[in-house]
Amino acid sequence: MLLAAEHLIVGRMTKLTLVQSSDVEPGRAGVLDAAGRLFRLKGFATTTVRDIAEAAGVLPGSLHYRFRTKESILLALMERGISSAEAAFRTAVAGSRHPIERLRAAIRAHVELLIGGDDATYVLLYEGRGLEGEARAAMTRLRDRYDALWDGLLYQAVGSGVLREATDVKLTRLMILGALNWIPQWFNPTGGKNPGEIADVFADIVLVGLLDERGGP
Amino acid sequence: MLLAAEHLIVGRMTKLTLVQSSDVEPGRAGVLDAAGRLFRLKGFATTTVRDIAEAAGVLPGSLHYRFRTKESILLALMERGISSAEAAFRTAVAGSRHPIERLRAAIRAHVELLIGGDDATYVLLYEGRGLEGEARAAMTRLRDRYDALWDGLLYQAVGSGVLREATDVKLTRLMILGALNWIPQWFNPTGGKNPGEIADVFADIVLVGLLDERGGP
DNA sequence: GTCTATACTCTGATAGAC
DNA sequence: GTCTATCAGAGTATAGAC
Repeated sequence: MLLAAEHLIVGRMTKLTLVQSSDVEPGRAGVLDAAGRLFRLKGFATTTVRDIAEAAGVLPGSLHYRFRTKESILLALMERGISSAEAAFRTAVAGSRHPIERLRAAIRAHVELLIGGDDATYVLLYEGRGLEGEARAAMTRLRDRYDALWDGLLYQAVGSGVLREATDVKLTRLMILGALNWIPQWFNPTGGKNPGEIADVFADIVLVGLLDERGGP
Repeated sequence: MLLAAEHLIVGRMTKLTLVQSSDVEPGRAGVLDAAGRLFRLKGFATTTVRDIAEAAGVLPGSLHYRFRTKESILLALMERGISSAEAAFRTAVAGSRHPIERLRAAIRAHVELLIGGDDATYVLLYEGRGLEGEARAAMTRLRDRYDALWDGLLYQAVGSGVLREATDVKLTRLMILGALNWIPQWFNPTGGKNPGEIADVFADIVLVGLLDERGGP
């Protein structure tokens, strides 16, 4: 009996998880889908576990079998969010070897992921306050890893002479991602440009600048 | 008695308020200060009226005398936030007549307001979900008015030939303000650049662009 | 105007039958 | 694994004394 339990634990550890979690059983996908939708719509704090259970088609008691706490649902969702973001980034930059094209593709991928219904990535960005202590630190590490991908891309562009040598990579990344991460706050699917067009305009501004002529102020 | 009550109401209506509110008596400043601090720190949803009362040095029952509901505290705080933002913008752009200098000054003012401890403006940006129905519509109108100031500034810059004629003013404003509004998410007062320096770097990027040479892709 | 005391609701989490 | 039933605590808002 003890052996069986240990075997189970070993089985857990060998699973591909981004951070350690006590909830790694299957059958969680539906719960996370529902939680992601609700957290995005109403926020983590105002969403109740009863809401999640109802949206997932189970009763609160059953939900607790999968996730010990509401916070653990949020963390699991964020793990999923960072996986999606990293995958989207890698796919996007794999399409070209030219730094500028890679940058444009990464920007487009980020926007499309954020707008195109990936609730997990949205939640990762906007509901960090819902976590405390170690869970929060784990979330920060997840974000840092994604940031590092961007920094690598920018360093490559600077190193190859495509971007100005004086470019502050960290601030540049913070500016670009800030502009992108804010898009969900104002994006309206029924009017105006689609995510890809917005991404292209933003990329143009940040690459070429707004000034009409060189030698500005 | 009825006359006295009516007089009081008229007195309320004549006060300068940005949106109509049923809580316009004096003595609210301390409560709003406390609420702003807490809403910024923990978020609207997780802050309780007991928290606010304690931080303001009154008891929950007294607080309810000033503000009928928790939501009305949030709305009043947002009115204050937009007032600060508009005032900071107008002061900043009044310092010069050159569109680019005005734009730089507005960017700097926005960042400094957001970082420099104006909790009300932060709350205005980040806690919009706390409002529903008419209160939410009122908040949106407040934000639109601030956005219009920026659009005016950008149109002036385009019209005077300083910015490219093809500039999409609305998207440009959304990009700039998005990048700025995200700063509180990562800003660390103990390390790196101060708000003014960050603002200048961001302004450089958006005006001049990142590319090392013209004629890029 | 501010206080004490409390009504009423909803919350996250649990226990234990099936 | 999923259910029913429920606990203990926290939430907003209120009533009424002072």
